[in-house]
Amino acid sequence: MNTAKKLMAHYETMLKSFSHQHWWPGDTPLEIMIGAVLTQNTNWKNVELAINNLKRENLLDIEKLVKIPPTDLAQLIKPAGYFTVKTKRLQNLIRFVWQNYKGDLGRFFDQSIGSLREELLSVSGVGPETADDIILYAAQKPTFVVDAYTYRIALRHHFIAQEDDYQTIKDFFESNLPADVHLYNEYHALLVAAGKNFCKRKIPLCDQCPLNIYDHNPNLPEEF
DNA sequence: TGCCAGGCCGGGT
DNA sequence: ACCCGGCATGGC
Repeated sequence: MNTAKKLMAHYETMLKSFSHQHWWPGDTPLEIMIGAVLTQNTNWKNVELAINNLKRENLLDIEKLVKIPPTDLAQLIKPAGYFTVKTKRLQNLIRFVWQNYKGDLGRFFDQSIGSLREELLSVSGVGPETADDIILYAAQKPTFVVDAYTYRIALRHHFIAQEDDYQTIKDFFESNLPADVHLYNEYHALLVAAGKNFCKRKIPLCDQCPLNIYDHNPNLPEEF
């Protein structure tokens, strides 16, 4: 079986097991963009608490977020952790859209994936995963998101090598899958679902999984 | 109760 | 070019 078919089989296996994930958990492009920053190295439950605070204060608004004093914003997003740096990162990103696109997210997103990604990455606090989250889930353009779960699971399947970097892993998926927003959306969401259930660090062997979707690699460090 | 969570930056080698 | 400390809350 060639690699492309293996990937689709892997996708179908996860889809059958976990069903549709309905990602991203957020109602508007702005909310999704904010969630992408807040969830950096942080449990999504904590992000929800922070976003609920912003909603309660009617702060899911670019102009308001540009103008709010950083210390006030920091208090509201506190539950998401790293609240000082995340306040800066959020306002860097929001300010970018405000200054370059007059706060019009639709116009910001109305450009090629390549140039959108470049602009996102130029913002301090937006790295490759956050940029791809925003492009895929907020702008709804086909870019494959790589995260810690993607890495662990892809490694177990020997799809990638341990030393592979973000771009290499992203390229692997994109060159073996059709560039389809729905597919990329669902695939990444399913990887997270699978990872949360079966690839927590303290579970060394994924052949303990109810799902027969992971190979056991004896050379893999136990913590993965 | 300690360990972990859907990263990223900046300073040091 | 890598390597690593720092950032911080809430849930299990």
